[in-house]
Amino acid sequence: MTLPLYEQIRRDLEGRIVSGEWPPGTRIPFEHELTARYGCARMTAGRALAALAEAGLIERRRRAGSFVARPRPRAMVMDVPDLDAEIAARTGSYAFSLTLRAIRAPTDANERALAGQGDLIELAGEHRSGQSVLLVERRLIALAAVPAAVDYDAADCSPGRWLLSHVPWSRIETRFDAVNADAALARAFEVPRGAACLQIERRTWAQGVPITIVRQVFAPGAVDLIATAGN
Amino acid sequence: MTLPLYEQIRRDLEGRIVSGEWPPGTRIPFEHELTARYGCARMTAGRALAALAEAGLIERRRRAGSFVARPRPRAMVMDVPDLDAEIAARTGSYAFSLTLRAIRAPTDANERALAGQGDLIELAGEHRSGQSVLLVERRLIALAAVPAAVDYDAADCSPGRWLLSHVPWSRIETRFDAVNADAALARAFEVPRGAACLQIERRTWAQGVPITIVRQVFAPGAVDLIATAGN
DNA sequence: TAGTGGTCTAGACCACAGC
DNA sequence: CTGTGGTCTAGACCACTAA
Repeated sequence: MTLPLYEQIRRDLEGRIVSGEWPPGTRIPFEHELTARYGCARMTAGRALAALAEAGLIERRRRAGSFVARPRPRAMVMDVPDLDAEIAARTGSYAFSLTLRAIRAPTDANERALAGQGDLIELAGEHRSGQSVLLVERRLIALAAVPAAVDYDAADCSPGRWLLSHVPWSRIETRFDAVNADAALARAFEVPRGAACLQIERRTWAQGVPITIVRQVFAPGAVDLIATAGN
Repeated sequence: MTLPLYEQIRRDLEGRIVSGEWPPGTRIPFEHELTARYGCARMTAGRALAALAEAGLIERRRRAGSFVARPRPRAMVMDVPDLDAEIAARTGSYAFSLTLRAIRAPTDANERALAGQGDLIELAGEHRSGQSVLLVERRLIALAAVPAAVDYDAADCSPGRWLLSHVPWSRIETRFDAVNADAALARAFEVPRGAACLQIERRTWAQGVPITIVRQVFAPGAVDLIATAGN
């Protein structure tokens, strides 16, 4: 259970920072001072400081030293929701049903940015829990980037889960928005027309190549989308 | 511009993984093999492998070796938007105006979870760019946790920026939602009643102690909330 | 039990930014 | 310039675990 030395050092320094004992701007002991204080090699002390710098708690400058960073906007981490599993876990019943499947050429600039000269697959469908529709999605997949997508069979799982398990994505971009339910959405979700629905548009790349664009509209109150940062 | 050796090794291995040359499950060369291949010390090869493991691209098991991990739901990183700076940068003019300020005791369970037995500060206000209101927020701050909040003066900056620069937060949780504009929001945003607006509710802790809860409603189309993951 | 990864050391050289 | 951090080496010992 004994922690590695570099981790003990890192925690000790972190404690002095978050407790306020070392306020922002304070110079942290030099690496060679830490080797004396903790009786370790310089690489070990440096490893602890590198972790703190990675976390944004300190800033390091050659010749000057390492300094406690000012609190600043940090990054937030959000789990990419595996909707199938999440809904199944919450409700016990989950199903995805395909309402549209087509292979066609891109028609506008947005779609050409995804598929280039090649064709794309258009998929639309509903995520259901029991009788109620929780999520409606419309997805475009670049066929050239994911040739195997022609074999996708909606029977076994949703397009998102299928892609996730077949393509190692390297970058995802998600845009959040709100839309008023149109007639189709209102009917699917069983809410009044105009009801505010959370919508996300997600673009995925693998090795810099666009793979898919999906727009998902959530039924009001159906799913909590929560992002967390820190610990 | 020459990259560190460990970074060159890491990129080389990453390329073989994401290109599919090494599919999931493939065993990566042992550290001692990499030292021969790249002519480096074991620590240098190990550093590259540790970075890949940190990124979730490989899994390492003692005695067995390192293996390409299966694609799995990863985490998404989102910058906490510094709205003041962002709006100012985009439009050239930014202002925050306070519409409500009160110090009172918590009234419901939600507020008691934030402030405990102590008082809380309630702040409401609008973020403006030029004539148009981009964002309306209502914030509660636990006075016991942030005593200095009594001195907050809305003249210099928004509550969020003030808090960010005064309190080193350790955890933030953000919930995304969509709401229909009520009469007040419609008037502020100059949109029809019922227009769908993106809303986020953000809870912030410092060292495990709740600091603040803020609910922010965005004017339709005012700000793009985008989360990114990967590179 | 043998071999892997995890950690650590005591050196070293270098780029770079304060002094 | 000088001293810091950034990187790298050639060893070492140990914990863990798969064979």
